[in-house]
Amino acid sequence: MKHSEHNDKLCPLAQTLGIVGDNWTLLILRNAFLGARRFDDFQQQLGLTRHVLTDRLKKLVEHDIFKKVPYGASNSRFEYRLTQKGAALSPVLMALGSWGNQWLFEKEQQPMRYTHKTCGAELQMTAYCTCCDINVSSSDIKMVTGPEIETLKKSLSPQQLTQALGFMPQSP
Amino acid sequence: MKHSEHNDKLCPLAQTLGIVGDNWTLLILRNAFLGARRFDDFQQQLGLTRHVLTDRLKKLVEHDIFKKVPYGASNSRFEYRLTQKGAALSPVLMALGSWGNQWLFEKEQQPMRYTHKTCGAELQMTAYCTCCDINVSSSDIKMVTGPEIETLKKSLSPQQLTQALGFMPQSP
DNA sequence: GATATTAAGTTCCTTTTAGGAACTTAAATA
DNA sequence: TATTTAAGTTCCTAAAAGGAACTTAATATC
Repeated sequence: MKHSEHNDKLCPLAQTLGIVGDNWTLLILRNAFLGARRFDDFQQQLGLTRHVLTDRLKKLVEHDIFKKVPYGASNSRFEYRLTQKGAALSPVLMALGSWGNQWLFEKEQQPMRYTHKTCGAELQMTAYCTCCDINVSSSDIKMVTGPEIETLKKSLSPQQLTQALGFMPQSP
Repeated sequence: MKHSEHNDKLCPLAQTLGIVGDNWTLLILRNAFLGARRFDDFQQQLGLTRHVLTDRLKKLVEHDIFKKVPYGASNSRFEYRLTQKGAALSPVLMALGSWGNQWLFEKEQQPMRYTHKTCGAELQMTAYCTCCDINVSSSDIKMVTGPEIETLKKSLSPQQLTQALGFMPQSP
């Protein structure tokens, strides 16, 4: 059974992974954030095969993460540009990059860091509560399930629920 | 050419993706955060084939994201528990989940949200500067390259640099 | 104390996806 | 007009994933 056939339509994380949860796709997005726009740019920078790139770009356009914009006086050459929805993925890439910086390299040997333009200090990703205007540590985060999952919880046993969702909505 | 053969040893994001940048791996981590510990738990919850699960767990243990802890009076049954390094991936999963919540569902139809325990409001991922004690918007973030990439910049043309790295370290 | 069941993998086979290189077609450049 | 470039497509091979049955030791049950 492929996971996409699973009933995890109710997990935003799984849904997101269904769109961008792929090595090449995330590297394509990285390069897009760094300025790449054209098919051959992505292909040469990343060294992936052309038909895989075709496939991934198509998928990203279908999901409105890239928009395909013609350039020049042509109708057959295009730039792939991040949409607002695509640009909103930057916290994902930053979280991945920051983790790599912190856990895969020695301090002082980090090859590339995200820093605060003003002071030069390294940034870290954190959860922020707009309501309270504070950053929230993981012990103060609660996962709240919506009405659909609540309904399932009432009608299914814990095991059936897990089977249906592909995950356990709450820690045991 | 497989991307892992690329010389992107100098990109923390690419390095991280080499470890966890895989659909199943990230779903395994999701379920680990929600309490799954044992081989068959992961297998039944996710529905992935057993040898793929074996492979992914092995890789995660090798990279010190899970530790394999025997349980019972046995030396052949194990729990896979997140290490500190593994637990530090939670911003990655939250960033993915938050993006999905915001961009793949209508408000009020989000199946599951990350909320602030105290006030119940939904959280968002943001970059935080420990030095200035403020959250930093993307326009105030600067990517700074370390000494190794700076050396490459001096000895290679932009195109050679891109070939060597697999990406352009700065926007054009 | 024998029997059945569970847990954690392995093995084998088939299907799908990815890698590699050459080919196509139209557009921009020389 | 001839050449190169851009954006794919096509074809073939290699690697990875899906599916199901099999193994081996450890618990649990009778």
